[in-house]
Amino acid sequence: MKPGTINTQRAKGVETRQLILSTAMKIASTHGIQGITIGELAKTIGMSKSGLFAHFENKDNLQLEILKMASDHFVEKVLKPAFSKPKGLPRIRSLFENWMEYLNDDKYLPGGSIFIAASFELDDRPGLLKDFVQKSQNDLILNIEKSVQIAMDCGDFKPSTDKKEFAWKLYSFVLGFHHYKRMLHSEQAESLIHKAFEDLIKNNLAI
Amino acid sequence: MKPGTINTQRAKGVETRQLILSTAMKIASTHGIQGITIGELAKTIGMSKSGLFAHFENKDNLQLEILKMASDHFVEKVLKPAFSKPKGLPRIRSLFENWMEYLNDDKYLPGGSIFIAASFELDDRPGLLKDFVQKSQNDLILNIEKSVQIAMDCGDFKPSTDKKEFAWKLYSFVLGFHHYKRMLHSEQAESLIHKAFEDLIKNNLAI
DNA sequence: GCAGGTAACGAACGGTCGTGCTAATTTATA
DNA sequence: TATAAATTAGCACGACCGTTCGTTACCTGC
Repeated sequence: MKPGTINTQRAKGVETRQLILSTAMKIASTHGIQGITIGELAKTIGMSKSGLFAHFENKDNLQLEILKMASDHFVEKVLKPAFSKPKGLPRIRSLFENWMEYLNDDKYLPGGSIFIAASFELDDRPGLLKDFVQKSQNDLILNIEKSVQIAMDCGDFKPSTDKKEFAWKLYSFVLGFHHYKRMLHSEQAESLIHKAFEDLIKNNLAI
Repeated sequence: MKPGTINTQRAKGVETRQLILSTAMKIASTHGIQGITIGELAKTIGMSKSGLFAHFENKDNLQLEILKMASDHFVEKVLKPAFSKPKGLPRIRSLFENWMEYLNDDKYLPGGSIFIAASFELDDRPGLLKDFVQKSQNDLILNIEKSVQIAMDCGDFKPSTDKKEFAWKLYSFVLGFHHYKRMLHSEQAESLIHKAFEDLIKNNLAI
């Protein structure tokens, strides 16, 4: 095949692969990364175990790809739109709002954030999966810290703002929100985190 | 057998049962509640699968008993000592300090709090296990809110304190601490939560 | 010493797991 | 339309899952 030609034959495989991964993502959202089985996944999609399995070297690889897709999804829905906003407070507000939308998107993540679940699933299970989740989370936190630094530099936040503290608190609030909403089915989860976020902003505003 | 006599035969069973549960608790701490298997548990303890299994009706029951033991352990180590302290601020401080000690006790919980892990494991898995975890967590939160109310009543906390907000923030911080420590292996986890706790107290102190 | 009860064992069950191997089928290109 | 490649299915494997069963060793009370 000439370079540049669209290989529609190969495209079919990519399509199926994509279907497998996005379906797996939803299952992982409710059952956890460790909770997906190839048999169940195949049944859900409507193809044979072996046919599905042929798309991946092994299960670890499948799980890793699911996490990668989930990571890309998060970057696309939360980080990218935020970093397209004006620097400073607007960007941080956008980050938070996108994050909340992402967490409330039951269509893509019927069982809540894969990464939050995976974090608590894998925290004592060394391996490639944990390494990837750890790296992703670290990147996210660094991105938060970076945007806080920018907000300080441009004068939105006061110079005494502690960016690490800010990022950690924001992250903690997200975990608290997730927990109250998903586990305790509390109706106050949403209002609690919104108030906490506004307080956090207010306490770090310049002047 | 006369009452009062020690039936060493029956006592053996209780002893083994206890050994099974406490071992299972440690495994559950690292592998999750869903991650324990009877075979592995039996191998760890050094007895046969069937011999071990005879102590429980089924696996669900075993898991439930593990959670119950973990819950009792938490009450004993965190709540009880706190509620023996003078009401108001000292009690809340004690609650926090005990909680931190509990979370840092790698001997009993080598993989971190069973309940935190179980929460994220079970949040989309209806059943007896989830019901139990949900109830335990709700009780804990109610206990926190209650002690905040007491602190308001006795004049330690200002009247405008929002006990639900206080409890949620404290809980969120604990989740954030757990996450930073267990998943990200951050060395700042401890200092971040201590500072956040002190700020939380300061913001709610009377006058 | 015998009977009854408790505790633990080994073997086996049906089921599902991940994972190979090979054959059939679909698909794109020449 | 023939061909070659890509994709899927079928089947079987060894391992392990939770669970059941029959049996054995032991302790205790009569």
